[in-house]
This record gives sequence, C-alpha cells and structure tokens, in this order.
Amino acid sequence: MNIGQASELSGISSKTIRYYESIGLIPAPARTDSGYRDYSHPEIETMRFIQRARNLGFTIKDVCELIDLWHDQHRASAQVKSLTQRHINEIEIKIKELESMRHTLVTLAEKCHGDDRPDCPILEDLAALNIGN
Amino acid sequence: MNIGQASELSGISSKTIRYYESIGLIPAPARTDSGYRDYSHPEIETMRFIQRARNLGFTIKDVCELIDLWHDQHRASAQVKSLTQRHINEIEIKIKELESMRHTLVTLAEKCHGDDRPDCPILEDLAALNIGN
DNA sequence: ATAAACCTTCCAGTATCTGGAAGGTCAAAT
DNA sequence: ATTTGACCTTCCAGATACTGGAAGGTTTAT
Repeated sequence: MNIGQASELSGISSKTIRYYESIGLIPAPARTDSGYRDYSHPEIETMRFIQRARNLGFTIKDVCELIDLWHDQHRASAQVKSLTQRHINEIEIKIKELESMRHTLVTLAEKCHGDDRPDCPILEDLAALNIGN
Repeated sequence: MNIGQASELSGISSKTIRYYESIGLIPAPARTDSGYRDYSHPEIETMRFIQRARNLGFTIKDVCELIDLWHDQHRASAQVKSLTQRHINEIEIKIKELESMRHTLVTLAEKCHGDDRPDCPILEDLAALNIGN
C-alpha cells in the first residue's frame, strides 16, 4: 500500500512518515517500480505503536527504546516500567510548572480591570519596579 | 556594564541576551571602543521584564507585545488582560493534555509487574493488538 | 488527451535557545 | 613586560519534532 493509505491507517501524516524514515525511526520500506513507497501490514502496526506512544507524550528517543523493548523477547518488564515512570515524573514536573504559572497569571488577571484605562497590575508585576527584589 | 554583569542582574544568560538582540527583542546596546556591549540600567529593567514574562510562559511574540504595551502610555488594560487570558487558556489546555497522559500512564504502570519477566501491559497497550480499535 | 490527485526529493522554516570554534581584550600576577 | 585566565566578539551548527513549499514524476479517471 502507498504512503497515503499508510498515513490513514496509522494516523501519521505522509510528511511525518517520511520524516520518521529519514531519522531511522521507521525502516525504509519496499518500493514499487515507479519508486513509490510500498508498505505492508506489519509496518502499519509499527506506525500505530509509534503514534500511540507519541500521543502519550513519549519523545522520539523514548519511542526508539520502546520499539526495541517491544521487539526484544527477553526484555524485563522492569525496563519498560522504569522508562514509563521517568516519563511520568517529567510530566508531573511540567504540570506543576504550568499550574504555578496559571496560578500567578489568574491572580494577576483578576486584579486587572481590563477596561480602557492604562493602569494594569499585570504590567506592573512584570516591570516589578525592582525595589523589593 | 558588560554583558556578563547584565546577565547576572537580569537572570538571562549572555548567550540568550545576544540571541534576543539578534531577533530584535532587545535593542542593540552601545559598544565600548573595543566592541564590547555596554548596557545601562534601563536596559537591565527591560531584560528583567522579559525574564519574568518568559518565566510565566509567555512566548517571545507575546513578550514583544507586552513590551509594546508596557511602553505605550495610552494602552488599555483590556489589551493586556486579553493577551493574558489567551495565554491562561493555552496553559489550561496543556495541563489537561498532560493530566490525561499522566492518568493513562499511571494506570498502565500500575498494571505492570516491573520485574524480570517480559510480559508487560504497557507494551501490550501500545501494540494494542489492533483488534478492538 | 488532459486534469486531478497522487507520489518523489530537497530545502527551508518554525520556536527557543545552547554549544563550540576561532580569535580579540582586559586585569592581575609574575 | 609578559603571561595567564577570564572575559568578550562573531559565526555556524545542533537540538526537538515536525511542517510547508517548490519542482517534477506517476496514476487514475474522464
């Protein structure tokens, strides 16, 4: 099947499939006589695996490792779990950062009149007057 | 004062200060006879403003707008509030995405033994067997 | 025959820095 | 006076993960 169909079945755009091939995440597929990429079902399965892992926020590098583990019959599930736990930790750090930003921004926005006058606690906070810090 | 001191006072690395200058976020400063960048206090204030805005997750483009508004005596605080509200919305979307990922990952990790055996619900979920979906 | 809808490669751009190379300057120690 | 080390300069490349577009070949349908 050609790249367009592979794209539809995997949920990865044709552009991105070519990109994944170029960085070695996906192996180069067979080609038709005219040079079109020609995929078969196992390759679509790999793409779907990649797409799901990406949707869970794993980096490309993580996905490489996950594919290796997936193909390794002698893997220890501890390896997968550890990679996943590391990823969860990163996500939790990111969530905390974003929640802290959100809290500050909401507090500032609440104090701002949001009318046609120029005085604005948001800008004042960013400018901070640099007296007390 | 030279770029190293400006960096210390603003909390922005020398590298990044030069980068901000190159993209026009910070105006080109005076130079000493020998070609060193020479900053004075108002420029440091601008850098601190930028640094605080970046710490709140505003994009460089947002920061440009915020600086323009900061310098505009006739701004309406509504403009600042609206930009801030837009940013809060984006942060909230991002938090929801991350929390959804986190939820899925934690659920999968809990099901995984994490021992030296190969069977792993995390990989099974990613592979998904493609029966039910 | 021709037009639409595919496919190909290659280059550039997005966002936000960060690292490193090659070389000039400044201040202090010898 | 010289040397050393810590500055500074510019410029180029790399990281992350794609996305867009140009120029051109192929396939399919009318």
